[in-house]
Amino acid sequence: MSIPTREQILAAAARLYAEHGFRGTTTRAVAEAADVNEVTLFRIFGSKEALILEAMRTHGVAAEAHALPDVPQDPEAELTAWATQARKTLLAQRSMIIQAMGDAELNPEMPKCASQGAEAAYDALRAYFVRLRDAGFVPGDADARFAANLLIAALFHDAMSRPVMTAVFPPAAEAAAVYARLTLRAVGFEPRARRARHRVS
Amino acid sequence: MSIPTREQILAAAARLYAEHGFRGTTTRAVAEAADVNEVTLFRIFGSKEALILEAMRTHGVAAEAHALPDVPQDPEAELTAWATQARKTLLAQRSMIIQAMGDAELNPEMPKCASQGAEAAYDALRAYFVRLRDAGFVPGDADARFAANLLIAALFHDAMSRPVMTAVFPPAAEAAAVYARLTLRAVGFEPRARRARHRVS
DNA sequence: GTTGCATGCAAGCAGGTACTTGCTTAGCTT
DNA sequence: AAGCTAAGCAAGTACCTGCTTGCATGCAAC
Repeated sequence: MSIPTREQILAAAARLYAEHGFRGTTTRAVAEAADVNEVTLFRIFGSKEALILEAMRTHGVAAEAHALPDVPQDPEAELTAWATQARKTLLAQRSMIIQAMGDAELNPEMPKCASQGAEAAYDALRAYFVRLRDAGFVPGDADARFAANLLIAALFHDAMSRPVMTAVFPPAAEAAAVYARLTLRAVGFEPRARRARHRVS
Repeated sequence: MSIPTREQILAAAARLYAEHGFRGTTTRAVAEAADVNEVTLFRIFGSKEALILEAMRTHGVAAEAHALPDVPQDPEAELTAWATQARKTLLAQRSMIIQAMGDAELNPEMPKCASQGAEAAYDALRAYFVRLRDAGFVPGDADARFAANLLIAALFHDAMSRPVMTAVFPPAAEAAAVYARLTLRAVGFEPRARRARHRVS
């Protein structure tokens, strides 16, 4: 088959899946959206399930997370930048993530496809908090293990729930900064101590 | 109709909906699960949509949140107790919440039904953080507005995502305590200052 | 120019879905 | 005993779903 055809189909399938979930995504609709005959889907992918899974794998977790610096210098700014990017990525995948979680009982592979990027983000973030501690930005007795969890929780909750209950969230423009700041304070980071500590080193 | 019949149907519908979502919940299956003839569903509720919505309203948000004290005395203990209860409630409704969010494009009423308890929880929690500040437990310049958001985010993320990626969470038994402690520190609460402050007052 | 190959097209199959209709049955009220 | 009502039952309608089959078409390689 030609590659553009295959690509068209996968893109359409991913889009429709994010909108309607597995049961709501009909092969007829995918074919029409991809401007392709329905039979072609089955010739290329064999079954609806195989098609959707492939679409999730190839069009699921797209944007690479903004990298966190190896040597922390301005934790609040660095975390804010990272959180801004992560929030955007999560928001873009919101629909697919939700549908995949709902379809877990149908096929446990789906939520794994949709959340495969999250684990990597966790590792990167947790490593960064360890670096913060080693560099003396936060005290050694802090719950640095769970700081990464807390920040990601804030971003996840924001991305998933803001569309259905806007009132309880910080303004969208400030959200990432607020979460970064709160998370840092949760593990004992003091904005003023930072510069002082940094001058000494 | 008899009340037990109506109740059986609604309970079965709520259970099946949480498992399979709107499209995956067939009227046949509901009838069978409720041990009732399928025609009865339509005679009582008129349509599948009306039935499911009624089921979500009556069997959606069940457990009342543990109340937070009017006069804070031991913030960490009180918040931990509250968070423990809230986590349990969220976990019990996890499936229905996820399905309802996925079915939002089908009927925007559904996610509202499923999250109607959350707003109340927010208000209660936010009011408690205000009381904490007024009582001098946390400094006045803190982001107390968003502390409630942060704690609920942690609980929400825990309840929704732990089943699909266990590794990144605190042990289930400690989770509520960890979230409460981190959230308090995020707004400047110092565990040791607490007792001292309390002795003075 | 013939041979493959990818794709389109029309039709259909078997099963499932929400919902309806017409009729029967059982229990309660008066 | 008569009447009302909630519920069961069997059957059916109209439509949708994933998926298949048989055949025609265009294009590119050899």
